Amino acid sequence: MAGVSIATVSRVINGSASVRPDTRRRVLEVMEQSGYTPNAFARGLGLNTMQTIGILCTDSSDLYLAKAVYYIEQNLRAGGYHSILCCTGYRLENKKSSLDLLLRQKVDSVILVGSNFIEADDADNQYIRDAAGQVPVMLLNAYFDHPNVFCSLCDDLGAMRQAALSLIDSGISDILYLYNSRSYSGRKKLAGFRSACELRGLSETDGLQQYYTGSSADVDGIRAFIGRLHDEGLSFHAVIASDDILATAAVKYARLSGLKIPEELSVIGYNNSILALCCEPELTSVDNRLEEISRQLVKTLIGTLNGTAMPPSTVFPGRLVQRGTTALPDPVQSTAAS
Amino acid sequence: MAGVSIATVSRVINGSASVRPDTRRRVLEVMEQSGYTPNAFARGLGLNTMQTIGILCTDSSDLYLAKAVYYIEQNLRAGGYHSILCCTGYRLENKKSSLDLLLRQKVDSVILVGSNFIEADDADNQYIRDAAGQVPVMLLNAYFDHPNVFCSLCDDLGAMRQAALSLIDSGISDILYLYNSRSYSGRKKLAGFRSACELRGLSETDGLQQYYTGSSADVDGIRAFIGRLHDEGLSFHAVIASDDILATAAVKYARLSGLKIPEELSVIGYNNSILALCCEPELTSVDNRLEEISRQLVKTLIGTLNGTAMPPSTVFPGRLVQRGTTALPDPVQSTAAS
DNA sequence: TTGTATGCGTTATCAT
DNA sequence: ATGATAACGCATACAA
Repeated sequence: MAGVSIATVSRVINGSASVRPDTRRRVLEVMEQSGYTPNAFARGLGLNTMQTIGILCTDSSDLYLAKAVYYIEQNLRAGGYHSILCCTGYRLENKKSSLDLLLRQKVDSVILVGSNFIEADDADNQYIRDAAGQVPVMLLNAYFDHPNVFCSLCDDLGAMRQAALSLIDSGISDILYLYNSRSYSGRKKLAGFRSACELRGLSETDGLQQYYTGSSADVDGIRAFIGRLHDEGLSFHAVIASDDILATAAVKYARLSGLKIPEELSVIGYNNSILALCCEPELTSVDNRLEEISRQLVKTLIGTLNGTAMPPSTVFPGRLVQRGTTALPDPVQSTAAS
Repeated sequence: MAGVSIATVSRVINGSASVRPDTRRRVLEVMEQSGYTPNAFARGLGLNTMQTIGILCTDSSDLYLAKAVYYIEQNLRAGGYHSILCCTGYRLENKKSSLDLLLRQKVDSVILVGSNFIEADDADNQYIRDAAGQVPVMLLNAYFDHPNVFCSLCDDLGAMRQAALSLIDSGISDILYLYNSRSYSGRKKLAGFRSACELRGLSETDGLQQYYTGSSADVDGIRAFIGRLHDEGLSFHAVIASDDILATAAVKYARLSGLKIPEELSVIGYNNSILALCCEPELTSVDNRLEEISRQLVKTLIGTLNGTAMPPSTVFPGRLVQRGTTALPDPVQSTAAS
C-alpha cells in the first residue's frame, strides 16, 4: 500500500476525476512496481459484467463463418469487449444448450453468426425469444422480428435475383440453381432465383432447382452430382450456386466434360470468397458484404449495451462481382475477394 | 428458499455427497421452478477460475488457423472449458498486448495457435516466458523450450523433406520451392526442402527457393510471380509450396502456360486443405495432422491444469496425400481433406 | 447431514 | 479529496 485506502486505489483504476494528481501518481507508481493487476472476477461480481460477448456459430472452420467471426471479434475488441466463441454444430439441441451455456456464463450479449439459427418452424425459435429476455440477441445475416433481437444482414434475395436476371437477360434461360442449405439465408437466395424466373416468365424451372445433400467439403461429390443431373437429361447452360464451393464444383464439371466457360456454361457463385479466386477461370460471385454487416452488427450491439436505441434490423445490398465464368454485358468492375 | 440454508444449496450445486437425497431433490425442484442459476462471477471470484482458456491466433479467418481454432474449441468445451478468442494480427506489439489482455482477464491458460508467435530473435520471445510464469502456455505447431510451455506440433521438416525426396527420386531435380512465411513452421519446412536437396546432392538450388512477399489472398499475383520467375530464366519441372494456396496458384500458372500437369509440371501443396480439392487436377498435399495435434494439445492442457505431469512437447509425423498434380511411384492412398 | 460465518477483491455509498 | 464500510453471490472451514 502506498499510504492510501483501497477506495482511492479503485478511484485511480477507474479514472475518477476526484483524486489529487500527485496521489494518483503515487498509486500508479506502486501499481507499476508491484505488478498489481485488478482482479477481473471481483470486478465482474461488483459490476455484473466482464465485458464479454458470446459468439455462437455452427462451424467456425467454414470459410464464410470464419471470416464473420474474425470481423466480429476485431470490432468487439476495438469496442472493449471480449469474445467467447462457441461452435454448436447444426443440431438444434446443441444450439440450445450452447446458448444456455453462454447465458449461464453471464455474457453481456450473444451473437448468432449465420442464418442457421433461425429454424423454419417458428416454434423451434422459442430459445431465441427466451435468450432475448435476458440479453440483447444479435443475428448476423438472419432476420427475426422480436424485442431485443437485432439483425444485420445482406439482401440475399435481391442479390440472387439480380444475379439470375443478369444471366437471363444475357440470353440464358436454362439455369441450374444449386443449393445446399435451407437456412434462413438459403431460403432467401432460392426465393430470389425463383423471383427472377417469374419476372421473366420462366415458369417451368422446378427441375432446375437442385438441392445437394452431401458434405460441402466433398467437391468431387458435388461435381459428380451435377454430372448425374446432366446424364439424366437435365439441360442447362448456366449454374447459379448458393455458395462458391458449389460453383467451383460446377467449373470442375465443365472442365471434365469439355464444356467451355463461359461460352457453353456460365457459372455464378456466392460469397465472393477466396475460392472464387482459386478457380480457373475465376468465379463470378455475389459479394454479400460480410465485413460491412459484421461491423454494423457490432456497432448496433455496443449502442444497445450503452442504452442507445438502435434499429432492430439493418439490411445491406449485395453486389455481383463479375469475373471469368460469365460473359455478362455491362460488367461490374471486378475486385479482389474480401 | 426451500427451507434450507445457502450452504446446502451450494453443496447441491457442486454435487457434494454429504446431502440427503430428499433434501437434494427438494432444492433442485426449487431451483428448477424458480429458474435459479449460479452467478458465474461470484463463482469465479471464490474459486479463482471461470474455466476459461484464451485462444490467440494471428488471423482466425485464415483457412488453416480457422480449422485449428475450431478443433481446439471443440475439445476445450468437451473438457468443460470456455474459449475466449483473440486475433492479434502479425505485429509483435499486438501479440504482446493481446496476451496481456487475456492474462488480465484471468484465463486459466493461453493457447498460441500457429507458429507466428515464436520470433526468430529469441529476445522477442520474452513475452512468452513472462506469460508462462502465470499460466501454462500452449503452442500449436510451434516449439519453444521453457518451463510451463507445452507444444503439440507436426514434424514439418520431416514431412517436407519426404515430399521433396519423393519428387527427386521420381526423377525431377529442378524443383521450385515457394514459400510465404518465415514463422517457426515456415523455417522448418524450408529446412526440410533443403535437407532433401542435400541428401540427394542437389547443392545449387538457392535460386529455386523463392519467397513470395505479397498477400496470400492474391492468387493471381502469386501466379504472375511464378510466371516472372520462369520468364527470367528459372527452369523448374516441379513446384513445392509451403501452403495449398501457393500450390493452387502454381496450378493456374501451368494451365495458363499450357503446361500439362503432372507430365510437365508437378505440384505439391501443404496443409491438405479444401483448396487441394478445389483444384483441377486435385492437389497432392502434405497433411500436417491438424486435428490430431489440436486434440493432443487440449489433452495436455487439461492434464496440466489437473496437476498431472504432461510431456512438454508432442510431435506428430506428417503425411503426403497424393492426388492428381503428381505422378509419384508407390502412391500413398488418397483421402479426403480433413 | 446441515447451518453459521468468513473470505474472495472489487465498486459504490456515505461520511469526513 | 479521501476513508470506512456495505454489498456482490458464492465456496468452505468449522460448528452443531
